[in-house]
Amino acid sequence: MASSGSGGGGGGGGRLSSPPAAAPRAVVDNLIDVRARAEILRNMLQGSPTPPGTPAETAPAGTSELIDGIMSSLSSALSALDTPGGGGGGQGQGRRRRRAGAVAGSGPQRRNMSTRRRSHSPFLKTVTTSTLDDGNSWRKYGQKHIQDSPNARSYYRCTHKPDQGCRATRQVQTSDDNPSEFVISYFGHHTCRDPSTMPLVIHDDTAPPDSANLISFGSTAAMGASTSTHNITVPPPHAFDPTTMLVSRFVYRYSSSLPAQDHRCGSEEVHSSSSPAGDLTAVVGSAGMASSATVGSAPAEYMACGAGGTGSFPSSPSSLGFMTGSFGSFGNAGDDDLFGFDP
DNA sequence: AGGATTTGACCAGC
DNA sequence: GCTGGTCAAATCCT
Repeated sequence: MASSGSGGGGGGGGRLSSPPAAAPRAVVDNLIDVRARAEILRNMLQGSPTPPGTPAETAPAGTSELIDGIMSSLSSALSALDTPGGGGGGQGQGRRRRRAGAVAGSGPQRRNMSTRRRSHSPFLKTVTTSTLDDGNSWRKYGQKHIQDSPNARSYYRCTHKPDQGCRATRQVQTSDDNPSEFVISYFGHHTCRDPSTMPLVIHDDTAPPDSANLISFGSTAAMGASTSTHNITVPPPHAFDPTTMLVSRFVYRYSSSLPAQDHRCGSEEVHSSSSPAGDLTAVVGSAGMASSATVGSAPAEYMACGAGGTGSFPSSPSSLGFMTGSFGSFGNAGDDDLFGFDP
């Protein structure tokens, strides 16, 4: 329903004429780093000297396509950042509307200066995705035509800002290369707790302290070697495929390596998704197909706080863009490198 | 009717 | 002064 501004059709698109002030160099650097690491990953999965008798580590079918997709998206993102011009798909407003008199006649209404701020929430990340639905509830509050850009930039804030004071915002523009995709810049952390996406809380007395941020999807049957010592779970066998395993490993890596102090989701509870296995399959399965990639500095952190400031996964399959967007989080070797990517 | 979106105006930062 | 981010009334949609 009104789950999000994006859900309601959202606004038009636009093109990222210039990344947020703090982002450009970091974004490019991260993209390059992510691409390099993806290359390494491909080598690991395909050409690595996997000892015979270890089928669990054999590159599953489709892995190549998955990684190629990641590489392609990264390249596209890089080129998009490099090219100031470009022809985004300029789509106008669907509705026609005319503003009556508004404040024009009644004089300017003074706004609360304290609520105006230029230096809003810190930049978190930029995601290229094919869907506007990232699992969070957004409300569009503005649209601006940006200079040098034929299209407008849409501004969204968390739906829970009024009631919970959540300060997360995002800016949406259509991708430079792919009009069907969106470049979403996220700002600020979600401090809200959306009841509709409130995760389950799992108590695991045996889990070590640093694994307090794990994600469970259901049965523990199929994770194989990668989860033998961790409490991450995956969909039932019928919903399992190699791609699922691959991405699940990423998610697991990310989760288990997240510094607890970086979680601002209200607690360090262990969360599990209430999404059915089918949803996960949709999310994961699309990860390799949708040309989405994350660039930026702190996607994992954002993702962990994604829906309602929790560690839950988006319940909607259409959230795949966000999921894949989080992929890039292992690219930053700096302070935000939350993907300890060791074989 | 209520909520979401649109859109011109306001305002801060550069 | 220009540009971009936000506000809030008007408007639209469900």
